[in-house]
Amino acid sequence: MRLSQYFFSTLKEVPKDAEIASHQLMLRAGFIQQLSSGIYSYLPLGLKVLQKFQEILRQELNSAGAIEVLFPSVIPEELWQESERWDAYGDQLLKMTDRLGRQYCFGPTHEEVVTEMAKQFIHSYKQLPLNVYQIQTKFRDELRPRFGLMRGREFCMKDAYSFHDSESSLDETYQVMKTAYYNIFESCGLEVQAVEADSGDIGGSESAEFMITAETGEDAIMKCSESGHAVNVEAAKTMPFKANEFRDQVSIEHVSTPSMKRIEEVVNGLNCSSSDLLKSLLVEVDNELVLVLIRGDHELNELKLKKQLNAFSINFVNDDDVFNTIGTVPGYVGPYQLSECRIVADHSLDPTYPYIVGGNQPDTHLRNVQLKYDVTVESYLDLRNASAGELTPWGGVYEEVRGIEVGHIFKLGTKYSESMKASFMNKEGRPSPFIMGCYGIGVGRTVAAAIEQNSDDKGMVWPKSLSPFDIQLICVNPKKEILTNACDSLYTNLKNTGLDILYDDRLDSPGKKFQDADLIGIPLQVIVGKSFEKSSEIEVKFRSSGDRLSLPYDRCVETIKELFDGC
RNA sequence: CGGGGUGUAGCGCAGCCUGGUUAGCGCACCUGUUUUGGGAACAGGGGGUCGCAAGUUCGAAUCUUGCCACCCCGACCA
Repeated sequence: MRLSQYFFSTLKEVPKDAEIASHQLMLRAGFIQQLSSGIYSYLPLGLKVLQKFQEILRQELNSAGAIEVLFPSVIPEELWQESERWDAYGDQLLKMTDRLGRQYCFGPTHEEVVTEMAKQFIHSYKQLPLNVYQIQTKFRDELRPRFGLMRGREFCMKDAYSFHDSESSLDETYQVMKTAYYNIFESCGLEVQAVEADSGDIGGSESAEFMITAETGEDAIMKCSESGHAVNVEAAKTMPFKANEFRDQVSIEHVSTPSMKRIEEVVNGLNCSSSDLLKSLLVEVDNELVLVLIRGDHELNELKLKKQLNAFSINFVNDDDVFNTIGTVPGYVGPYQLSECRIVADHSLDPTYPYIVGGNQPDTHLRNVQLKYDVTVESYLDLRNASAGELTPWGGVYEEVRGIEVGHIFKLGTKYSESMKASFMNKEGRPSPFIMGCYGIGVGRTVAAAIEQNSDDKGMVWPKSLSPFDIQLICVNPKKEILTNACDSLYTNLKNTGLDILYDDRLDSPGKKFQDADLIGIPLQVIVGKSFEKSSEIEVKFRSSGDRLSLPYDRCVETIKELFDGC
């Protein structure tokens, strides 16, 4: 492609709304254009990278035995009513109405549609297992879209769904897909980490996230220093408190703590450590009040709480009336002599440690409250976030890394097939719901993550598998016929070897062309200029290392091809 | 949804506080001449309903009110 004929433009200045490298660079290099919050156009270079990745996806998934389909992006309400997600999915579901008043949503994911497909076409265990995938535009009305393609509202996603007649068959495909995922990210030259995760609202038993490690990642990953085992912070288990010996009971003291509502304020006011305090959190669990006890320096994990209590919904209480009816004061809630609700405690609490707790009356805390003697704790459960430095269940300590979630695989089980009554005839001749798995990869997000992991102050640095072109050919001065002739025939010859060439034949100054080339980040630059006039040599520059070498013009095509292959 | 910020040419910004020529600057763009190894120089030029609407005023980019869009932080940690 001759750059002078291409649709392409770069910006010298960083658009003010872009915060992270990938977003800034994609805007500056003319890869994308924002049309609305979280909604982007893919410009030619951006689209090429996206398509490169999509081809890698197709190749790996096809060889893993998955079959490509394409579902509609607009889905009728009825399907989502069947799975009971029409209301449950929440505000992120973009709903619309047609001219007859029928309701639709723009698909944020396609479990319903694929299940409907299986329901109609798969009648027998003999047709199983089946694994289908699509590469589709999705829409999720994110609470807060940000970082360009990293968290858009409209985005491109690869989603695969598998159907099975047994758990073991699901296991098999799950493993095959896991391997395929490693291959996919590896062939993009990305460092990826599979992380044990909570399956969230999609449901199901087992799930793993694929994280690209990057400082700007939105997710926290806890990694075991010994086993290397990695877990999303949402799912990282903490170790229960181990009692060496019980302390004796000590007497409770009232302390006056005016305007000390927050942990920090109590720590300063009473000159103690935050681990001496108990946080007492009033939580509405399925319409029942529960008091949750967490150590002052720890964080509650709502997902764990929800799971441990087998709850459907969890809401923090912020209504003064509620505090009044159970006789507590916001900011001074405590477990001592609180009989109005259930009390659960985090399992890392020490039952005989003399904690400082809220006094259930204004401006008062209590010292020396020992859970074992003073409080009726219903149960001790794993309720909090693990933090860096503490013990893991695998004999090491947690280390915290930041990551970008680029893929997620789930064992769904029969959640959708049961609610949507999708079944097949099993070997025993009885109807049986499909056992399902689902497997997603964020296409745009992976591309953005690839930039986060591979860029420098000059611009992007593409691995050749994702690069929009293979080689950037630069004619330093197109006004000199000798250079233009040399470039033109080099362009043709390189193209004939099957390489995809971006030929910068613009009349601009050399500086601009070099800067643009570095910004776009194509792995190899071939420069025809001074040294060609002097000694018939062309220059090759490697974008990633900055290394340069000179080659004689005659028969340089072969060498360039080899250099590219070796990239 | 709550809090904060921004909105002036394609991009980045000044002007607004203290209302008063024809609304300015840099980059980008167009024409010409020169230039071509790290974002060229000179000369000339085009491009704006100052986010939208109402109000105050003789007069509004500037003051007031409402709305909209975009960005950031937060979304319950008592």
